[in-house]
Amino acid sequence: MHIETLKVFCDLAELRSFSKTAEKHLLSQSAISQQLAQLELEHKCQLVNRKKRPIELTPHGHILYQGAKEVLERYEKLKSQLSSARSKGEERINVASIFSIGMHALPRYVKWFMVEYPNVNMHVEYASADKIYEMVLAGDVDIGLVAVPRHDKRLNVYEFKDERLVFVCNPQHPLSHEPEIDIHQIMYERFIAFDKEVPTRIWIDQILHRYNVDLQVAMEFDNVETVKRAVEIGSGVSILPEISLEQEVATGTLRAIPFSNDNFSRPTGIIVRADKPLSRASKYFIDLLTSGDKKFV
Amino acid sequence: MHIETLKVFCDLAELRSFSKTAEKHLLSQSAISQQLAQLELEHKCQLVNRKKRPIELTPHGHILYQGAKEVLERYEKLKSQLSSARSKGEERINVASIFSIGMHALPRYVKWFMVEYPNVNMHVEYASADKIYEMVLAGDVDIGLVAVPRHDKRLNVYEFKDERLVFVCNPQHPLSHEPEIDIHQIMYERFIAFDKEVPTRIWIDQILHRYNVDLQVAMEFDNVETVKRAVEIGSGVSILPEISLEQEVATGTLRAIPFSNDNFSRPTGIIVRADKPLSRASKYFIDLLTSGDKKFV
DNA sequence: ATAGATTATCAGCTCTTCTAATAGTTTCTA
DNA sequence: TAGAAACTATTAGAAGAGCTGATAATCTAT
Repeated sequence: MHIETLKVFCDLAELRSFSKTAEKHLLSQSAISQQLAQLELEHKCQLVNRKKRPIELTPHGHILYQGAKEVLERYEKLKSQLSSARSKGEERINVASIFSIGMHALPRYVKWFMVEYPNVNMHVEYASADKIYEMVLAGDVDIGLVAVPRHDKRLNVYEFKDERLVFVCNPQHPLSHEPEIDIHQIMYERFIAFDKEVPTRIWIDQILHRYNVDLQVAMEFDNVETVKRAVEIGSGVSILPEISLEQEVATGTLRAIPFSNDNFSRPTGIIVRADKPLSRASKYFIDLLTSGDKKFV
Repeated sequence: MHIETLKVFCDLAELRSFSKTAEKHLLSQSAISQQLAQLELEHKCQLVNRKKRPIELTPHGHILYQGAKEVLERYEKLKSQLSSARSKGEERINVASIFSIGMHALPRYVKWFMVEYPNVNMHVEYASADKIYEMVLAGDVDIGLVAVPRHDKRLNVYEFKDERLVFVCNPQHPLSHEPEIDIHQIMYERFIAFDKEVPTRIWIDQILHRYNVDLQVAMEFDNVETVKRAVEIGSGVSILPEISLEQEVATGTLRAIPFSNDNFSRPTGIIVRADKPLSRASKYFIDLLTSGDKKFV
């Protein structure tokens, strides 16, 4: 299937004429007719009603028309991205982050950076920690952001901000009005945890073990957002990075309560491939991330 | 350019091997190599670094990879839409609306309808009044929504809800705390109007003329949203449908004040092509729109 | 019903893209 | 640091997709 065929179909839909479309594309009328026939064969349905003049799209034709327009739009964008990248020697930073960092701690840095370096193109994608290590090692992204970074001789790891861990429950929960929580209190609660492979889960388990807290895991999920939803609907309580709770605490759907025992936190890290030279833009971005909040003040 | 070539490129990027990609696509390794060469020729840049094993994408390659994934995603969606439309004889309603109706009055009807008729597919697009008449006449959409509908023997026009017109200004404006406004008061204000061809502009001009109000047009825009932004930043005042101001009034960025002279409003209409038989779903939807709010109560 | 305009179909040609064989790289191992 | 192993590039020739131009079929309007 040629992408150009989609363009031909769109023009046909707009011009309502095979011959005019042929003219526009510098092709014979016959070619247009055959392209359409092939499209109809491929999708096994009639796309235009030839019993009318000027021709008219069938309902199926309209679906294809709308869809084709969107596909083409994205394709054009891609082409122009590539050509501008080629000509302007545009710089680009590809970042892969775990959900919780990418959605909460990261955006302010990205925003600040884009204002400072407007001709650098930023690309952020979200993935699980495992995937992120893979992507960084494969060179698919320049920078990875993970919690509890593991060390690997093929990687350079820089410290990013520690994130405070707090107790979280919904406003109907009996503990929701406590000013602070002793970590032992959660022993009697239904606990919503991360999946066992998630680094933050392992980290929290170590803390709990240190305090001899043996809890009942009621559910396990692979990302913060789902844990929050479970806590919101009252399925249990959890321990999460405070920063990931900002919105829910502000709107009152969740309560975040600090621990009295200690200021628990999870470390987060910036990982890059050791043998891959960093672009200038990536270096600046890492500088920004590691400089903490100094630049914002 | 074959769409399949993009798929090949994505697989190549993921599998990092020409031969494995060839195997997956039931092609020879040579074919893959040639396809890539052609892609690189087309975009005039290197996409893959072959000096490494396994191969690695260049920065340009990454851009293409990301873009190609999105294009393919949209294309797959299109194919599945078409095939499900074909098999399930799925019904679909295409609606074209002017901005102000489509963004404010329409959504609640659409939502209600989608709950009642979940297997009907709704498609709403926004356009200028002129375009909407064109699209309805050409059969590109089933239903058009416009303000101050004009009559045409090729069209059937049904009445939709009248929309109350109110005076609008920003909160710093001297008139912003008046409980009501006499239409003559706006004579001394900088007025933000719709473009001269916009039906609502013509309608409002008639009202003003009836009251012998001769105003100073400071700016003209083709849609409500832009007019609102201009009023917000204090460029002047305007007359707009009350329903289009709900959000701004709620957040306090604009003030909407009724007129003391009369309850001005603009009529809105549902237009369909007279000679095109309406699908069952379209009939139901028009019933819903014309039944007013009865169904919601 | 017929003229005029438009689309479908067909045969033949052209250009594209495939395979298969082979040459050229890169990586890994001893 | 050779040399083997695994991979990718290149080339020629075969197969196939897609185009043109002529002509048949269809639709619209007078």
